[in-house]
Amino acid sequence: MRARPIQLRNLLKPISSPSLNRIHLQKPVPFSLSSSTQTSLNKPLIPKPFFKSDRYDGLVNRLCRDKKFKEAIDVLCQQKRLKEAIQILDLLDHSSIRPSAAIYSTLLQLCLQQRALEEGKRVHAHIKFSGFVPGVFILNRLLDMYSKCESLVDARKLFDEMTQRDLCSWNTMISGYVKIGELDEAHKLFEEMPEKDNFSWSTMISGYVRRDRPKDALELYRRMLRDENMKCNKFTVSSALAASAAVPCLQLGKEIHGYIMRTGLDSDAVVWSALSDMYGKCGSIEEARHIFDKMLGRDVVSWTTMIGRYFEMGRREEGLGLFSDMLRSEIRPNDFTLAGVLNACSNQAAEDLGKQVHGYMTRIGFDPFSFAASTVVHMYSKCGNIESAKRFFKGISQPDLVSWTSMISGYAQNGQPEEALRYFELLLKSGTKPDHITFVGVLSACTHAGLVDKGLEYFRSIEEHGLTHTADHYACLVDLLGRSGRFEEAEEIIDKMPMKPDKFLWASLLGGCRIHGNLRLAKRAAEALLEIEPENAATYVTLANIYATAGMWDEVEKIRKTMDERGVVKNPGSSWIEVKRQVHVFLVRDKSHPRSKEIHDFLDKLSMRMKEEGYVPDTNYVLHDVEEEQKEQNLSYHSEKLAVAFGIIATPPGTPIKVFKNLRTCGDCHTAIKFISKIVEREIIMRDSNRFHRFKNGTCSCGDFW
DNA sequence: ATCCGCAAAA
Repeated sequence: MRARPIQLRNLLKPISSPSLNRIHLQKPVPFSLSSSTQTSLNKPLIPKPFFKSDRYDGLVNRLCRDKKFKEAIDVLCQQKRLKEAIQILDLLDHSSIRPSAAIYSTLLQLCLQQRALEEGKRVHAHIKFSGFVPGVFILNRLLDMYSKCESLVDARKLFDEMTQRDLCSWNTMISGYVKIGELDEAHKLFEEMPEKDNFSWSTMISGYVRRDRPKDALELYRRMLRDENMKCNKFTVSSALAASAAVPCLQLGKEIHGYIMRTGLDSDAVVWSALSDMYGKCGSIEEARHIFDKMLGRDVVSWTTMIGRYFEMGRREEGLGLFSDMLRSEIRPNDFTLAGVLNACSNQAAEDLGKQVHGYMTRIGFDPFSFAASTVVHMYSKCGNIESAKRFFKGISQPDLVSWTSMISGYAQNGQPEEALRYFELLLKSGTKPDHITFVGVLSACTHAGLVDKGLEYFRSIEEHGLTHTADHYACLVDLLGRSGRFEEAEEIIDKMPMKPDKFLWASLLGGCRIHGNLRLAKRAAEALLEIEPENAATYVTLANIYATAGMWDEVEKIRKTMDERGVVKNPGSSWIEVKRQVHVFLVRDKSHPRSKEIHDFLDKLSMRMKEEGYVPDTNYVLHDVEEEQKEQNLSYHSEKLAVAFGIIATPPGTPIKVFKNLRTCGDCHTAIKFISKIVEREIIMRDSNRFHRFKNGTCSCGDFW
């Protein structure tokens, strides 16, 4: 930056004119020049940003001397040297040359490009005082400059002052409002404007889409169709597709698809990607893929979108397949792509694969300041490898909030709540501002550690950090109190909290009631929960388990009947384990695995050893009315046990085993795996839908506090 | 001018 004044000096030096001295005074040279020779003056302190700009300086000097100010400004603007270009206006003032629309237009265009509001205002002021009467073209440029700089108040002032406005003025004004999200103001103008073109319509439509008002967008699109003067172009069609994708409305999307084919608008890459995305968002992933395959000019974003779509639907194999296709194509994945793949690894707990992606990122040299770094932290911590997460985290020079939060909640879930809280303190020291999700991690750490009072303190401190309590925070608080049996306080909070308790809160409370056998409150929580989501089988099952533990079998039976009547289907529990980069999935009583016989034989043997060690099956966890002796058998074939057993026989002795379950683990399995970890002398890590359990030598990191 | 992509918890 320090090179600038020198350039200016060089540029102006050969000209002798009274106005030049003025500029010299305005721009003092920031270091001593007394001993410098002419040659050293010509050498810039830092490399000049533009090729051969020395020659251009000479050129500009000559142009100014010849009073060819317009040309001088053009040269400077081409080099994006806005500040110097504006200085030329001063030279102009002191000459007999009158400013022209062309000069202002060039300058404004550069201001607009660089979002330079201050400079733009200077040009505007110059126009006002130079006596130049701007035409609608220049005024539109000014409008555009203000609206691109998001200075809508200035834009509107100008707009209202304009004696004549053309279509472009209206459109510029509208798109300015749309850009800053003032859709209602934009819409007001939209209704007022004398005539609308494709731009007006598509700006409004896509504005509504982007601000999450897809219904308004569609309504507008329908209105546009009724307007006989309007013929859709690729812009309106694209925004209409985005609208039907956002609603989502497959039927309308298909209509637009048909329209596109009929009118030959299908030659545009953007239209194609909007089309593919519309099908993807409307759930027709096959159709989306079909269009993707036929699409010309697929870019990183289209690849990333398509890959992410598969992951969204849980179709991991296809997503990864497409990712490897991408690696073989000429398009390179970027941070978004990698983040998407890593995120899929996190959710599926595919650590080996995640490691590979991490390795790939290291090889191509990813930007350590990018959000992609945070997804690596998240991946390791979600895969239960908090050590790797920490190692990677420590290698980031300036971790972002997401990385911090991933570490905090990672520790909280992995049975090291003290470490989580330590990281929170470190975060505060680092000067990063926590957000509401960080506090969810902190509060859940307190919950896992049983630090009720400390949790209450953190809860109170949330507002001191300039944040407001969210429903999530209240859910954490109730979880905290409920798990340690402080139900009175929990209920008081529920009755007093400023928003309606959500399903997470009631589910937490129900969990607390299960631990402490609080039947009355369990009933209240379950009722509230069933009102919110009557189809969730987990609620029925938990409530039934609470009654079963209390020996109230009539109630259990009643719940079972209600479930049948309402047609509630239990979400099938499944567990999986990654062995040699292959994922093996197990369901209850699953016999489909190729090594099923071995697994079951092994479990039988294990079962005997466990009983010798003092394990007693807890049949309360069996909801359905099977015969007593059969219950025990059902238990031993729960998916998590199958996956653990397979892990043991498929890996060398001593290898830690990592199993993942889509639901919460059942209490009996939890006890059983504690025994297994001791018998086979393995560390067993299980991630259920709630947290991690690390079993080692007969105990679990959750301290049975789940 | 228009389209599409990431992230922390429960």
